[in-house]
Amino acid sequence: MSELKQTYDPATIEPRWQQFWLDQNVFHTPNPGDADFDARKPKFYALDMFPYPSASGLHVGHPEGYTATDIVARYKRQKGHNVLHPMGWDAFGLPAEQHAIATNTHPAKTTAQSIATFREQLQRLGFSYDWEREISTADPSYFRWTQWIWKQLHARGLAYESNAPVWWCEVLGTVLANDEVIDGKSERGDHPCERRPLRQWVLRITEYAERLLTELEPLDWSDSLKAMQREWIGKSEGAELDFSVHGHDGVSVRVFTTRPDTLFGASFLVLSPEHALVAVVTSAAQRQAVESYQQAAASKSELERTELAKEKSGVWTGAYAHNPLYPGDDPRGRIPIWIADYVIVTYGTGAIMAVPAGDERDFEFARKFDLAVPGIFAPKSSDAERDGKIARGELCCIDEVPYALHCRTEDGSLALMGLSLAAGKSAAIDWLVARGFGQAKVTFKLRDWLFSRQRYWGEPFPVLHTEEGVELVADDQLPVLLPQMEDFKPGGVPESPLVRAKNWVAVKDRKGRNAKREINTMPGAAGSSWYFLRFCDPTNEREFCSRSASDYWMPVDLYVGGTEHAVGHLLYSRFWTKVLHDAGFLRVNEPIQKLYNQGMIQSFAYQDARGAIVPVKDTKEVGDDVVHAMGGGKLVRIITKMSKRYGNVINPDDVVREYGADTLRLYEMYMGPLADSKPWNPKDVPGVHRFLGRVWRLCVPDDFSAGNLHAHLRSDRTEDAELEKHLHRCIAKVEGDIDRMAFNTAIAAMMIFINEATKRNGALSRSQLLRFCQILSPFAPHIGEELWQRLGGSGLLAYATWPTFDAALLHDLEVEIAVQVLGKLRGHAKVAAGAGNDVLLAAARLAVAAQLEGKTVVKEIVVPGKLVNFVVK
RNA sequence: GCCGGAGUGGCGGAAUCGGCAGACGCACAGGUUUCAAAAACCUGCGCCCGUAAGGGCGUGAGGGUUCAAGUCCCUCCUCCGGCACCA
Repeated sequence: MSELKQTYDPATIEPRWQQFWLDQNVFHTPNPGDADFDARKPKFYALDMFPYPSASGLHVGHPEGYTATDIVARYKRQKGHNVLHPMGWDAFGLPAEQHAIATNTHPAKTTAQSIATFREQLQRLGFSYDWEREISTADPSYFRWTQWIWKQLHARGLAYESNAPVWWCEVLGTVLANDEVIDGKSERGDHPCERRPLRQWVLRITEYAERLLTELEPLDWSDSLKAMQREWIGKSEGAELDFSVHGHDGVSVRVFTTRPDTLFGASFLVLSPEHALVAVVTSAAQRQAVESYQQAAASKSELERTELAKEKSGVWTGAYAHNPLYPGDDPRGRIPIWIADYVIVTYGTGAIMAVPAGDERDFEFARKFDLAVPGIFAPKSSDAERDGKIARGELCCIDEVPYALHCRTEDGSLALMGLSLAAGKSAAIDWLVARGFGQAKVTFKLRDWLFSRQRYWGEPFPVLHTEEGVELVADDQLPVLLPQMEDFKPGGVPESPLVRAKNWVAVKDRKGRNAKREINTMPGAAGSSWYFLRFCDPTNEREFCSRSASDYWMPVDLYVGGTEHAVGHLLYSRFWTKVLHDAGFLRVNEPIQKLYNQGMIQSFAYQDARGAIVPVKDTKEVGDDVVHAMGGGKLVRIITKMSKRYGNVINPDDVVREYGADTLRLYEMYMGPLADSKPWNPKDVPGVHRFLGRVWRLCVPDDFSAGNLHAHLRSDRTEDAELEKHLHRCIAKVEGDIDRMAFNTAIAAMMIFINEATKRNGALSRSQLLRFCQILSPFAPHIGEELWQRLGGSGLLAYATWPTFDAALLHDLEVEIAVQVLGKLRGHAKVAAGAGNDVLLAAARLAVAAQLEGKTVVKEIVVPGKLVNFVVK
């Protein structure tokens, strides 16, 4: 590092250190068994949700989470951990392919370009990744193992072919998984989707539903994210029971209910229009009405069925079922069977017993079609009118125990009166089981994972289809590579473009018979469901990851990313990890110990009087106001997401060019709590840059030259005691704040220290500056390393041991306490730290003597070291 | 509708366990330096009354608990995220 510049110039120091870190492999992490591995150190695995390398390059949202994990990774390294901090690319998938089609270039090529751009942009931000562990999910040496893992799933009966209706998106030309379809539209692109039956590969994630639910609980994830997964898995406990159908011997309708205790109030049954028994039970007189309703329901798109759900609709089948509470011929048990599209065929049994007195949907339906609403609860409230309505079945109420008097069978074998909700449910289930009418049943909302796509840019399945059925490609034949194709556009029919690669599709199997390759490819989430494992052992050619590597590194200690992957990626990753664990390939059962969701970085936008968004380039500042540049009224500033349309997108490259990477990192961490969404304010960026400038000048004075490098620094012997105290407090604060992911307040603490040091104008010692550089460097590594070197720190700062603090220096010898009278602050008093209550009280009385004058103190509250409060009369 | 999170100066935010609300940064104002400007540095900066000393008010709204509430409890409003006819 030859030329020593005087002023803080990130443009020269940052690229130099980045190059050095890369050239010297500074952040390479050895694995257990490697020559330079130190088994005495504890491990730490800090992982980012790896990016989807899009053609538009890095967004300011990316470095937010990446900086957070980098701070922790660098901190842990200085604290003596073996740190695994890798980066890679989620490279297969729809957007890459769409971009390739749009630019008429092969996706392999566009993806490689995007990766190169991303890598370069990330390296300009000084992240301490072990680049030797870089992986790409589209790399054959990677997806070979994705295919291999899929074979493990298949071998365990967890991958199967299905012809059930699936979400098909015409515009995207592929089927989509449940989590990729929102309100009947594709998550990506917002295109309409429809249900249609297609042969697809499906993964039996439902087999793991219970474990995915219970094993979620101990994880260190946010409550909201756990709640999202819980709701997605959607466990309901209740019962299945059978209602025999009048006039159809041996035919019964099985329903699922979470409230078997409300059987006393079941006044009709509802089947979904698609239910198989509809055709069986419908009477001749009702057949026409039923069939036209079925047709109407079928022609409604999923969108219409959910969006137009306001008004209930349905048709009576003409049939009656029998409520099992009553003897077989008792007319009181006779209830009509209806069909209605508010009952979903894919959930439960596709049929319900309707209890209008206890379920608002059933109540609404009963009202609309004038069906009976037998009251079953005896509510107790101050509102007599409401109670009366509920008792008479004129109002629906949920969860309202106690049960009404008539909630008992005539022979007394089931009597709910006086029971709690839980006891009522289990009594009802016991009763049903004893008579063979039903049994306890657990139902999940979670569906099996639709695992194939009709697109080119994804992992091929290691599957051949022969006349005798499915045959898997042998392990030693993996990976199955994609064929080179000029035209890889989707075909417009629900069939993969791979069907056109005729030479690729037609193969001979092991025994020399004619076979066809599977033409579907795997979904984007395939490669990302296990990449955290590959990072542990990225170049292994014999296994997806050695046991020794995964045993050592897994689970991930800190995983940072956005909430958008709450039910997709994070659920799939947990599923695959559990399967690999069950198959004996992994010790861990859960991949991610601690998950932290970063907020979104938003931006300012401007609205005119009509509420229309005005692009930022069309605005100008006039005094304190922002107005339309082309003449026009005052604009209102709002906070919204960054968007090309609003012209408010911040490009990280521009920020690095103007202020440097350290400033970008520091600003993104200083904006506010990592988990919060917060707006980018260009005016705030110079603030953190100024702070770095002050740090620089404290180390490198204006009159700096090689000869007087340390002349301005105090020798360590005559260190300023006050500053030393401030430094110890700063170290303690930064440590604690990194531990709780509160990077904004850690930076504020460092600013306070630098302000103190600046005020004392050069009273810092070299040792103090070196220690300060150490705590700064996880946040701003380039300036940290540069100053460390210039100050003559030994070795690389990146691996220098984190400075210690002396707990005795964290507290002053003399403290100022607050003195209150009747809870209002009236004065302050200085006392020795640790002074007894009598000393505090004496000092406090003195401080507020005027306010106590003529009053009687009835109570004295003393909070040692902080506060005294006098309660007076 | 249900679940989760939030609401604090002109702005972003701080207050980690019920104990001095507004740390730190931005913006703004005044000053030092300068031929000048930039940069840098210093000072001030919640609102109201007051020259000041001082006083009153103040953390979305209303109520409550407490010597003491941004923090705990109840009711409500607004915003953000998720789920949504799942029986």
